[in-house]
Amino acid sequence: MPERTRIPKPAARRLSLYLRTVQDRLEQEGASDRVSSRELGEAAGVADAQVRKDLASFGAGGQPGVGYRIRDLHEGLRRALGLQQPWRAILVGAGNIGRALLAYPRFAQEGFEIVAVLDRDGGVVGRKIAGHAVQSMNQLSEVVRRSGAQLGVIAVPPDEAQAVGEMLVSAGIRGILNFAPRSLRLTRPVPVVGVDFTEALERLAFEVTAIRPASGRGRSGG
Amino acid sequence: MPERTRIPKPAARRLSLYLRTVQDRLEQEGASDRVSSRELGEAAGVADAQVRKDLASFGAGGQPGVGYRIRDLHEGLRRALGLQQPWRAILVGAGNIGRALLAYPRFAQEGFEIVAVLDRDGGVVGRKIAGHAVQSMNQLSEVVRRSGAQLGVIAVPPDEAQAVGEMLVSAGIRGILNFAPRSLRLTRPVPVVGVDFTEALERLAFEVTAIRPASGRGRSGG
DNA sequence: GATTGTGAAGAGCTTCACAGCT
DNA sequence: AGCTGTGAAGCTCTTCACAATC
Repeated sequence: MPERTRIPKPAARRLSLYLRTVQDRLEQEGASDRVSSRELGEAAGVADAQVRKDLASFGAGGQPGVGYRIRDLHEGLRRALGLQQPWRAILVGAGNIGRALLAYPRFAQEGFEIVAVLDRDGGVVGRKIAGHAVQSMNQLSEVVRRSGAQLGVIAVPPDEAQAVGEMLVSAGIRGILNFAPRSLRLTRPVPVVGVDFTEALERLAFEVTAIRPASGRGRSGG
Repeated sequence: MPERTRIPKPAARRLSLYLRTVQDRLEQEGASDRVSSRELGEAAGVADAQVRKDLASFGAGGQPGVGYRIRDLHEGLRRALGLQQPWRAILVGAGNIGRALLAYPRFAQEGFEIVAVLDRDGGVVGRKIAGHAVQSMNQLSEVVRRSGAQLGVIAVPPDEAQAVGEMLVSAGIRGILNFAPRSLRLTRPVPVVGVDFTEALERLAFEVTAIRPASGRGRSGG
């Protein structure tokens, strides 16, 4: 694999989609060990040429007339996405969203481990949730240091998100998954990926309201 | 307000961010009733010229030397995003994610109402969750018809997402919010917005792994 | 015959920069 | 002086189309 040139951000987002298809195929017993750019594109709602460009962007190569080898693609995609290493994350916020995340089985499957749970609320601290004893916020930097967590997950109310973000950054966290509907302004900038339910619903309302361009092609992004 | 020209999709996503700022300002008592494109841009992590283009795209206008009127912006943004009407949604899947969504207060605040909860699991059907009696899947189209719901929320395991998506579409649903990590392939294409925790984590892993371009400017998208 | 890899063309979005308004 | 509105330039990503490969 001739090594990455440069992966455009929109391409990187699509790699996740390809990885889903590749993983499914890897688990299917009787399936072919090859997959074509057209197949990958159909599953992801993307043109085949786009798929080939995306795969080429991190050095994956296929065989003309045959397709891409599933096993190679799987490894290549995981490397390109930074999943070749396991990731440790601490979760801040043991409310509804936090609990749903703790119960979400796919995180572990993809190599993400939630190593600690913290909350500001004294009523929750000390209680066990999904096997994790909830810890107090003033232990944050110690927990990060001891666990070696690289990522932080913010699942607190909007008002507290900014403060938690700062605490995570000063504790040495290198990336943040933010479930609060707030943009974080961090002194030392680290990657922040937001998951905002409200924004998603607004996007949906926008698209449903917008005059559909009657394109015919059944795009239905996931 | 001279009416919308055309709102680019990336712009539409940013409108949600501006709306957050505008709502915050609307609730603050002592705050000015104007806001500048620079302020909006800083809160959203976007250049000021970009903000002005975005706002112009749906016909919002400001006063040179002064800024935009908060109240007007608020109304304009909500209209542009399709939030001037209330939306009714049915939720399919009463698992962890479904329950977290039911408890999420912001939906109602933004004008989204979950009018019904359905689940395939007989063990849950009939139970009450957050005031909603969980209904059986074979009542789906009747529930949609009777409630007049326009949106569907998929919060079921990945394997079932495709089938649920089809059921929603044939029941006449006009848009889908999909929490399952699957792209839906629908016979009659309706807008689908995906909220995929795994994809978000992968994006984060990608960005943390990628050689940071040392840009200096503290972008930290939310 | 099927499928990849890719230069070139095309489309769309972002940034610049400045005239014009308050 | 401060801020908007916007044409023009610049940039990035996407689509096209086809030679090369299996």
